[in-house]
Amino acid sequence: MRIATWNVNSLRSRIDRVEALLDRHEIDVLALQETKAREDQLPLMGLQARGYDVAAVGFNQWNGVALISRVGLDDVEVGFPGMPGYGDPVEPEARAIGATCGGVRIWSLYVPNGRKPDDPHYVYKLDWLARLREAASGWQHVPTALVGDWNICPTDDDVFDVTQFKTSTHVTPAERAAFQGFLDDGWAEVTRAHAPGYTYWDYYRQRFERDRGLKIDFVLGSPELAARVTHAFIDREERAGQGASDHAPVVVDLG
DNA sequence: ATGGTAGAGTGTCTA
Repeated sequence: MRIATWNVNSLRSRIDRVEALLDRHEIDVLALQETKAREDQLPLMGLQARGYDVAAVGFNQWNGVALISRVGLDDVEVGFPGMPGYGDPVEPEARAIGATCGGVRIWSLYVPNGRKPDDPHYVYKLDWLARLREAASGWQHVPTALVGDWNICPTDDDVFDVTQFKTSTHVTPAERAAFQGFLDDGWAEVTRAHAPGYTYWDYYRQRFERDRGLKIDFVLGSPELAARVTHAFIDREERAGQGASDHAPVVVDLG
């Protein structure tokens, strides 16, 4: 089974690219972030014609997550237990959607950005991660993947220039500790060993052309799922040229 | 410190 995660930065503006990606790599399950659309706004015809089911949630123009699967899409759950509303303009429930696809529990996650370390949104980010960790600690009895845009660079090598991030989110000790907490609980990041390199490049300043990016899109597997991973790759070609998302898709093969 | 680009949708906000 082949699963993938992609921060698509608007599903409606890139539906043709999504369909081409599914076809090009024969993806069974695709997790999307930043869909920026409500479920009733999604263009589904091309996906359904290809045999895919879709589950999505999104409340406004900045947010939203989705799962697209051709191997089943059961027990769909939006958000996770213990995640209440915040003063965030973005509804937290639009940041996580889970389903069972082909016997694997998959969560499409869009971790809050944090904006600035002194912004209330940064506190919200850390709290959101703590609540996810607590909920996810009870999910490892079935093969489970926590996939998506984590908005954290776990190591200095995951940033093109850490000196430019002295006052920025994504690299703070608290964020890295939050990420490490999942690993301490037994989750394994399964893409890095097969697919080094960045997954996100800012639209500004020709960052992609100069390969000045961040590695922030990850797949964390439960022990049983991690043991099944045979390969992973980053589809950098998808990031090239006009009309690309600022993130590249990350693809993982399960045996 | 600021600004640069892109997508939501017409005002800025978010990333």
